[in-house]
This record gives sequence, C-alpha cells and structure tokens, in this order.
Amino acid sequence: MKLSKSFIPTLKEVPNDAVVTSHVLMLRAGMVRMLSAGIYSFLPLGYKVVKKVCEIIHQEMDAIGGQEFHLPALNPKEIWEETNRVEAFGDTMFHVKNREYILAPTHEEIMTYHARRVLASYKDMPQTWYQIQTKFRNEPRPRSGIIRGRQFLMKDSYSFDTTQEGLNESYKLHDSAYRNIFERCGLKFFVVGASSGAMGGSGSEEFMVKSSAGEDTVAYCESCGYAGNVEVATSKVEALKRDDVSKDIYEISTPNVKSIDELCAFLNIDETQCAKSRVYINDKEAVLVLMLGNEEVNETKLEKVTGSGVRPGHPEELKEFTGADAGSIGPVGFKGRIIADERLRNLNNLFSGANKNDFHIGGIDLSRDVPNIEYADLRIIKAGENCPRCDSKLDVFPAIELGHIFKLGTKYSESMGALFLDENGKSHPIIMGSYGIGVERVIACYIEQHHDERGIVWDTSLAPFQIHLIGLNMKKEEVITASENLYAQLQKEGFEVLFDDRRDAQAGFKFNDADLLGMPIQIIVGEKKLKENKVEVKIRKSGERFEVEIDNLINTIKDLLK
RNA sequence: CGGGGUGUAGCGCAGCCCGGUUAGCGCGCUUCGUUCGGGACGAAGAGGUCGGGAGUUCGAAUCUCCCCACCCCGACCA
Repeated sequence: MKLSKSFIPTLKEVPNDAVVTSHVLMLRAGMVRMLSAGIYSFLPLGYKVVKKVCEIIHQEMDAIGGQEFHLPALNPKEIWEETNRVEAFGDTMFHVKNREYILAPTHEEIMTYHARRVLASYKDMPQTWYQIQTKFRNEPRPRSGIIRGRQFLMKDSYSFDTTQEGLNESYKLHDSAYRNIFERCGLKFFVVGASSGAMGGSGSEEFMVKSSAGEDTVAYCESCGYAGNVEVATSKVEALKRDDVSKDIYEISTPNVKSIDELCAFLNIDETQCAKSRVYINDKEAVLVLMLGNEEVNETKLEKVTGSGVRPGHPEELKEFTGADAGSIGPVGFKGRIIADERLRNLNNLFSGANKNDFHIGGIDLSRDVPNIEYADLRIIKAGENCPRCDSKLDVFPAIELGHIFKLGTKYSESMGALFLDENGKSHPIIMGSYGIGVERVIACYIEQHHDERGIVWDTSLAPFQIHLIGLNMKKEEVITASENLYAQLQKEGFEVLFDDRRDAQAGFKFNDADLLGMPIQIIVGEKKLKENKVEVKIRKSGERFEVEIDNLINTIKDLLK
C-alpha cells in the first residue's frame, strides 16, 4: 500500500477527548474515528488489525471444531421475551422504534432458537457454534475509547452438550483456545474466577489484562497465581476473639453520630468493636447486613447468599423497616433477615445502632442478642491481605476483561424449549456454554501493553503491515527507482508493505509517522546509503538499526520476520 | 441518573469575567520558490451559522434562559 494514496490520517497533536493511551494512539495513528459517544468507525488501518485478530480467532475456533455463523443484529423482541431478558437487560437493550425489534446485545437466544428442535437427538451433539459480529448495548456511560462502547465487535461461541461432562469438555476446549488466541495476539493476560452475574449458570472465568484503564478490580497472588475478580475473591484475615465476659446491652445517647468513625470518636472505641448496618432490599423484603467496622459490603457475594438480586434500601425504606435513619440502625430488635460477615462471627460487647435516631446500643452479644443471625463471607477484600491459597500478600488492581467463559447449563434451553432425546428416548434440555471475546478490546489492550513515547509497537501477529518502507527524498530519481523496485520485490515475496512514497514529506516527518504507526520493520531508502548499494533497516521494538546490502535485503527480512 | 468540565476553521487553543470595527494564534491545507536522514524556511492564499434556539440591548462569541453534544468522577455494567 502506498502511503500517498492511502487514507491514514495521522495526528501530530493529542486529541482533546482521548485519555487512555490506547485511545490516544488509535486516534493518532488513524486507526479509528469517533462517530458518537461509544460508537467508532474503523478506518482502513485499524480495520486491518481487526481482521488480523479475527483470523487468529477463526483458526483457533476452527481447531476446536467451532463452526462460524453470521447472525442478524436485528432480532424479534418476542424471542427475547421467551427468556425474560428484555426485562433483564432493561435500558441496556436498544429497542427499534417502528418495529417490535431489538438490537442484539448478545446471542444466546438466537443460537438457542436455531438449536431447538434441530439438535433433537443426543447423536447431534456436541456442537460448537460461533460468530464474530457487532453487538449493541445502550451503555449509560461509554468510556476509554474503544474499550467500552455502545456498539462493539464480539466473538461469541456457544456449546451444546448432552451431559455435564460434555459441557466440561467444551468449556475446557474453549479455555485452551482462548489462551492460544490471547498468547498469539501477544497479550500478557491472566485468568480469574468470576461471578456469572445475570448470565446465569455455574462455572465462569474471565480473561483479564492488568490496566489502569480497566473497569474490573481483581485480586492477584504473585506467588501462587491465585486470581479472582474482587466480586468473588476471598482472603485470609486475622480472626477476632470474643471477650470472656459479655456485658448486658445498654442504650447510649449519640446525638448526630452517624458514621462508624464518628461513633468510634464519640465513644473512644475501636472500629473493630462496631457492627456496621446496611439495609438491602431482596424480593421486597429488608435484609440487614452487618459488617465489621468500616468494611464494605460485596453485593455480589451478598446476592449469592440471598439467591437473587439485592439493592440498597432507599432512605424511606430504611425508616419504614427499622424505625430509624441510616446511621442509627442495628440488629437488636430488627425483625427481618440478618446476615453478618464472617469476621463478626459470635463476637460480643459490640456497638451498633439502636433502630432509634440518635441512639446506639453497646454490649451486644451476637450469639445471645441476635438469635436468628446468619454468617457469610460478605467482605470486599483489600490489597495486602493474605492469599487464601498460599498466605502471601494479595495484590489488588484494575483490569480489563477481554474474554469470559461460562457454563450456562440449561437456563436458555429450558426457557426456550431446546430439548433432545437421549438413548432411552427421554427428553432433556440441552446443556449449554457461552464464551465471549471483545475483539476491539484485544486491540486496545495490545496497544496498552505495547507502545512507547513515540507510538505503537506492533508484533508481526497483529501488525497491519509487516514492513514500513520509507523512501526518503522522493524527488531524487535514484531514490524513487530504488524504493519502487524494493516495494515491488517485497510484495512479490508476499510481505505486507506500507510504502511511504510521499513526495513532499520531510525525512523527520516520515520517521515520526513510521514510529507512530509502529510496523515491526522499517526499511529506509536514502540517497547516501544507495551510493553504497545499501539501505537501512530499523527494528521498531528495539530501535536497533543497521545497514543491509540491497541484494541481501530480502533474505535479511525473511530472517527477521521468521 | 448525580457531581464537575468543555463546545470558537480539519486538529490544538486564545478571546468571554468587564458587550463595541473586517473574531485571532499555532499546526494542517492550496500555490510558488528554496530546503531535503529525525515533525524545514520564505511569500501569497483558502477555510468560521463562535454547538443550537429564544431573550436582554442601539449593538452579543461575550450577559440571561432553555436545549443539544462531548469528556472526566461516581452510580450502572451479560
């Protein structure tokens, strides 16, 4: 491709609206342009990279027996109503105004639709179906460029099995395919145990990349490799001991004392002597959650205990269920379900709210005074706590979710009636798995991990071109002839070459563009070296440069790109 | 949805507080000349509904109100 004829609008200055590195570089390198918030056009250079990623995905998916589909983005709403997911997605789903259609945010329903009554026998399975296509989600706040958009490219696959063992096998195949894909893309990633959230199902793992631009928070153990989304991660923390003697409970007037810190200051006590109360609503019932001191409630863990969705109670609801406002709520006398964090187990002589504004209660013995109490791990773990597996210190940092694999089970096949007959003629729902990869995120994460102050640094696997050929002074006849010849030769050898043949651009301008675009190898054709029948080769990654006899160039390049 | 910010030429910005000629600057773009291995120089040009609407005023980029778009933090996020 000749640069003089290409649409690769590079930017010298950093666009105002871009914050994260990958976004800045994708804009500066002319890979993408924004059309609207969270909606991006891929320009020719960027789309070349998309296709590289897709090709790797195709190869690895085909290798595990995947079959590619092309499914509609426009879906009849009634199919989504079969699984009740129109309601589940709520405002996140785009609705078409003049038809009963929606824009598909994922494709479980559509794949299941095609599977039902067609995958009718155990003999038809296992099957793995996948597709790479645009999904639509009405994100309330798109951000970080391509990382979180309202429309994005996703590879998703679905497995159909007749047994749990079969599902486990499909899951394992995807797990290894995903590792291959991300490795071949040159990403440093790790795998974490995850919450399966509103997708439903049992097992679930996320493929993550550490990044300050990430929206997930993960706990990671350097020494044993334990990794978990903080939504589900656990840690070992020092247990607290019960006092030998339990005091009687007593009421304390605590005017205007609301937070745990204020309470500790007012009574001159430690926060580990306090049980913080949070009221959640679950199935229209109030659930009182007790945490030690200032520790935060992990709502995902809480939902696991309650079995269904929770939300914090509104101020009016707090008053209605407890008789007090936030800051004065406590377990003594509370009538609903009470779940306390494990760290509070059996503690006594605690302070908590009195369910009466401006009053607290001291001397609480959870075993004695809160008979119906339940305990569960409800904490959000913190960096520096001990790894649950090996006791080393845990690291906690933000990360980007690249891929997610789920054992769905029969959630969709049951609600949609995708059944098969087994060897005995008995009917069962198909056992499904679902596996996604954010294609654009792969690119953004790659750039987050592979750039320097001059620009992007592509590996050959994802590079839009292998070689950036630079003709320096394209007004000199000998430079034109030599570089045109090399261009033709390299192409004949099958290399992907971007040829900077621009007549007017100065040398420095071309060098800077080449470093910004970041092809693995630059070949520089200049007047002086040509006199010795030589050109210069620069390795983008290392910055290393050396002279090569023109006659040896092809072989040198072949060696370098091996 | 809550909080904060921005919107002036393709890009980056100044001007606005304190209203008053043809609205500026840098980069980019066009033409000519010089230069030609790390973002050149000179000369001459083109390019603007000042985000949109309403209002105040003799007069609005500037003041007031409404709306829209975009960014950041939070909430949300299969």
